[in-house]
Amino acid sequence: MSSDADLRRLVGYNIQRASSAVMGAVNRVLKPFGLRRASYSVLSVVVETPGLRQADVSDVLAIERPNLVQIIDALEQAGWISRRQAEGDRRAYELHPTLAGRAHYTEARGALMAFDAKLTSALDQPAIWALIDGLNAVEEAGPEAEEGEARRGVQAP
Amino acid sequence: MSSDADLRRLVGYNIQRASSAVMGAVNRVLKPFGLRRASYSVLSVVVETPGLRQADVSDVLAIERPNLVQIIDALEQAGWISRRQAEGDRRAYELHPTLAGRAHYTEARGALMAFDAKLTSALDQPAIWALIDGLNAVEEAGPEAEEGEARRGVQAP
DNA sequence: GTAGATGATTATGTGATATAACTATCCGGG
DNA sequence: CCCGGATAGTTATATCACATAATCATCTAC
Repeated sequence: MSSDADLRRLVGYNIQRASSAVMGAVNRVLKPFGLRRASYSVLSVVVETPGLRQADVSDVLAIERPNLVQIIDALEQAGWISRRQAEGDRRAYELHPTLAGRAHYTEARGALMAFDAKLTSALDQPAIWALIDGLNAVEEAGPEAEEGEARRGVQAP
Repeated sequence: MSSDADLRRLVGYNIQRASSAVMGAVNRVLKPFGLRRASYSVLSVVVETPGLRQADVSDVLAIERPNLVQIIDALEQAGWISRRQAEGDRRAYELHPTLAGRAHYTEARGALMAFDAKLTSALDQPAIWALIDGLNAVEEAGPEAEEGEARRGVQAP
């Protein structure tokens, strides 16, 4: 019997193990394109929804605003997106993809989707849907679920 | 339409979002017990399988040996596990839970399992099994899936 | 008995993520 | 009209998770 059998009963543990097994590989897939997970996701939403402001992207991707700054800097310096003064608000920038950015996203997306398909090659389509639905349910429940936990315990070692 | 609809098609993205939504909450559940995710998982395998060596724990939990050292130091200083000289190998230590460690694990485990149950409260039992099976399939496929990816691309920005 | 492998450790680096504080600008009530 | 509080972006910084290289002691195989 595997020594982590007890941990494997926890959905959270399985998520963590799957996540750490996958994230490094995703970064290696994106590296030839000059992208990381975070910058790929930003490029994706900028291509899919041009004109968003940085705060909007922050909300959509759950990336803190300060961390977005450097990511957007890098994408802009690579010539894939541009910051454009927002109409009627001199504080804000609208983010737009460049032509090169759209093309580059299409290429990277192809590689990443091929990789993602391999990840789930052992699963049939209903199983993939069930997996994604389950993950989304957990993601939604996550922040709420800590209410009312037992708060007693001991001091940290 | 949500701006990350394209990303949501990627299993990897959904795993990352669920993971980051859950991990902070897990840590907050464990904090009153003086544990973090990593130290909880080590305590779990030591309680479930006493006598393992540090290298064994490293393999089971996919934690690098160097990182294990401090985790085990903390658990030992808290009086929950002990390093015992391995029979016939003076380099190695066998890890054993103390009585206090077993009791403490039982308490923390209760809180964590209650939390984990809330995470999946929107899912019925078959959906939970499907979720865990899917995660395990992805975890297994993860390291292999990067073979043969398109390696062309551009320089990093 | 020596060479190469292995267990544990130390030191160190990197990436992801969170927080506090700052500047510039917007907006609404007096 | 202008003043105070909110908001957009930025800077600096801290923390945590995770990985690598190098070291020391000991084991094992030849």
